[in-house]
Amino acid sequence: MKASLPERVKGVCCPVAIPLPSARVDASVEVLKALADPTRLQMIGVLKRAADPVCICDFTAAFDLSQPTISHHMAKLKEAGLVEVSRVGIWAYYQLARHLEPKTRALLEVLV
Amino acid sequence: MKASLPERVKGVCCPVAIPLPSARVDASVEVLKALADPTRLQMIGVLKRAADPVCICDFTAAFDLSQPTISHHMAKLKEAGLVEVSRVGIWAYYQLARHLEPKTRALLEVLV
DNA sequence: CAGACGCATAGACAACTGTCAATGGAGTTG
DNA sequence: CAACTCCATTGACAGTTGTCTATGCGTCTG
Repeated sequence: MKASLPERVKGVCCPVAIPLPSARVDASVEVLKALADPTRLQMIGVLKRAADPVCICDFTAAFDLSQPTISHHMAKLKEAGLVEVSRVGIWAYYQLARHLEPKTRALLEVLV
Repeated sequence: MKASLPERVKGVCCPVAIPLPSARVDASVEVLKALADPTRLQMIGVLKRAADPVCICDFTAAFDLSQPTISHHMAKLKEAGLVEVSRVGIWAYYQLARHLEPKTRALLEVLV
């Protein structure tokens, strides 16, 4: 059951545990926070599967939420660098960012 | 620059966009929320690299945070099913959960 | 130009989150 | 048994987040 637990003598607590570089962690956390919402994760899933950019009005129709809320969620994804927007007339079309870091792309590959 | 945008006639907005199964999304979101914090992501990084279970007091020493806060973060990770605890005397040793879903394991592989 | 339409922004509010100090509980040691 | 150690839980509080309604801005059309 239990793997080999390190020896530890009372009062000798605690040896060190080295954290990771905080810059990388902060960057990852920003992406994770953007994805850690059902609506936004769904949005990313749709965009990942879509062959062409998707009009944001399609999301407004699909997710039982108000139009400003949908806009707010998409803005979060854009702010995190996950999606890009292209305007055509009065419409706004969103797609996955094309310059995604390989690690971020791998993340989406696993998630959605 | 712009990929081929779908034809759209005014007033015909909006065609459908099919979301993913919500059960899977909710499960993913739970894990993502657990990871979307610098301290917790660092913890996972340490545990992933550790050969043996790590005493939680080591985290208390490493992350300039109070002991209850460290305990709280670890509890979140445990609640999300990402880590397991084994008690030895008065000490609590944490390790990555050994029954992690392949997708979750792949997620950690990319992240930390 | 005037109205309609699509989208974003602003403001408000409840719910959730990260943090700490204080306390409690289980195990160890003298 | 009594004191001590390590860890978890509780309660409190500020900051963040998700949601809505209301408003504003740019574009198209009659």
